[in-house]
Order: sequence, then structure tokens, then C-alpha cells
Amino acid sequence: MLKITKRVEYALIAIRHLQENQDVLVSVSDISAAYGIPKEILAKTLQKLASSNIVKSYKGPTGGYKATKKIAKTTLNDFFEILEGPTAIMDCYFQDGCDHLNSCNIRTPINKINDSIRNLFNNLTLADISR
Amino acid sequence: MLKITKRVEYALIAIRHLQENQDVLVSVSDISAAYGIPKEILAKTLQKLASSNIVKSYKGPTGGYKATKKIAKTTLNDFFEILEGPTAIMDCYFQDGCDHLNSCNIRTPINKINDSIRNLFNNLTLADISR
DNA sequence: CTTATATACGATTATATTTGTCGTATATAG
DNA sequence: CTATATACGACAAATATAATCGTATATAAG
Repeated sequence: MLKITKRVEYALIAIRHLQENQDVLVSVSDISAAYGIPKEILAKTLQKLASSNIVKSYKGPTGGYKATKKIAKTTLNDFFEILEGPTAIMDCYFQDGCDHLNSCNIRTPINKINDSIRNLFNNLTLADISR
Repeated sequence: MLKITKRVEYALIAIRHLQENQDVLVSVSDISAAYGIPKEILAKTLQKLASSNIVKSYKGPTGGYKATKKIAKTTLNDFFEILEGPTAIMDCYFQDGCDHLNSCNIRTPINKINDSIRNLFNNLTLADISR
């Protein structure tokens, strides 16, 4: 439990690779080959990052991706949300479907844990964790 | 992603129920019926908590479980570890099976995130989140 | 203006994890 | 002795994640 997804893992790898090669355009195939990541899933992941301007995309042959300045300022909370939606340790935190429990006696503790995690991730940027 | 498991959810519910009924022995069936939780899985969850002295078990008819004083002092890190093993956002944090990645460029960020979460959960007790 | 190569995106399949069930053993109150 | 509770391992079902497939669009280069 409390695992991150492969998408997030791949996104981190790609971002760091782009940051280390800011002078050139890097294609999905390049990163896929360099780290052994499935091409299609990496492509879709980078598309999500591109639509949030975390990276910039260029089409056509000689095209690819570039890191943007927005990366450093992006919090982990925003980063995770771009890729996976709102961070919550239980679904009922954002959308309630508490059907099968007659009475819920853990709303307070669940909210406390969730708020703590969200507070943590709101105060950590992608720049912070790269140092 | 970053979800807790049902086992942890059920454990929290059970613990809070036991704390609110400290004068009597509460059986698995009682809790199961009160919150609509599958009996067998709740039983095994309470067994784990009992073997770590988070709760105390009494066998035989009229038997059941009781809250212990250890609950309040228990950190979320310990609590999660009792139920689910070590907390890690990626498996390679505790056991390395980084086979399919030729070169890993995200060890630092992954460790930073993990350390942050573990630090957070080490400083939060079950008492803290109940207030 | 055709071709090769890149991103863009939805639908589907495969895999892994989580959740729940079943069967059996042991303890003990009445 | 019997009914009811915890204890525990093995298995099955359900769900979530990961990966693949197919098609469309943009564009550099000959």
C-alpha cells in the first residue's frame, strides 16, 4: 500500500533525463530505449506532462520533448494530480461511496492522515527532491 | 495511488470501536455486524494487532478483544508496518529488484519522498489522529 | 507533394495486487 | 460434552494497474 504508480515513476525518470539534456530535443524512443520503459505508456505520460506545461512538445521528425522552467516550481501534490488525479489514501476523501459501512467512525483519523500527506506534498517541489 | 488497504481501514474502525467500549469484551462478530465488515478478514486483522499487543485477545465463548494502553503511543509507521509491512512508495526502497531499468536516475528523488513520508508517519501516533 | 517520423489519444488486453472465502485447529465457559 | 470464540494457512474472486493496439495529426526533408 501507499505505492506510487509506474506512470509517476516513468514521469520522474523522463523529467530528470530532460533536465540533464536541456540543449537537445529528446524523443519518447530515446528515453524508452535508455531506461527500458514501454514506449506507448511513456508517450501518454509525457503527453499529460506536456498538456500541463511541465514539458514542451514538438511534433514531426526531429521533434521531441524539452524541459520547462515550470518543473522546479511544481509541487509533488500538483505533479501527482496531473498524472493520477487527487491524492487521497481512501476514495471517500474526495468522492463519497461509503455505502457498505453502516456507520463510519474513522472519518476524523482518515482526514487527519490525508491532510498531513497533502500538506507534506504541497511543501515539496520537484526541485526539492532532486537535490 | 498512495491508497491505504482495507485491512488498515478495518483495523482503524476496530480500534476506535474497542476504545469506545473499553468496559466490555467485543467479539469479531460484533464489530463485523456493526460496520458491515467481512468477518474472516477482520478476524485476521485483529489477530495481527493482538500479536503486536495493540489489542488483547481472549479465547472461548464470552471471549473477544480489548483495547490496550499501547494504542495511543503507537506511531502510524508502526501501525502500518504491523498490518502491511514496511511503508515504501516503491518496492526497490526496501528490496531491490531494479532489473528492467538499465540505469536508475531517480534514486535520490524516490528516497527523498520516502523519507519524508516515513518521517511524517513516525511523528504521528494513533492518539494524534483521533483528536 | 510524397514519405518518414514524431506527438496525440481512445479502446482493449494482460498482469498484479488486493480483497474476500473456505477449511481446520485450538481454547474455554457453561 | 457442546457451543462459541480466537488462530492460521491455502485458495478464489474482484479490482486496479500496466501494457498494447489501432488510428489520427503535424512537420521536416527530399
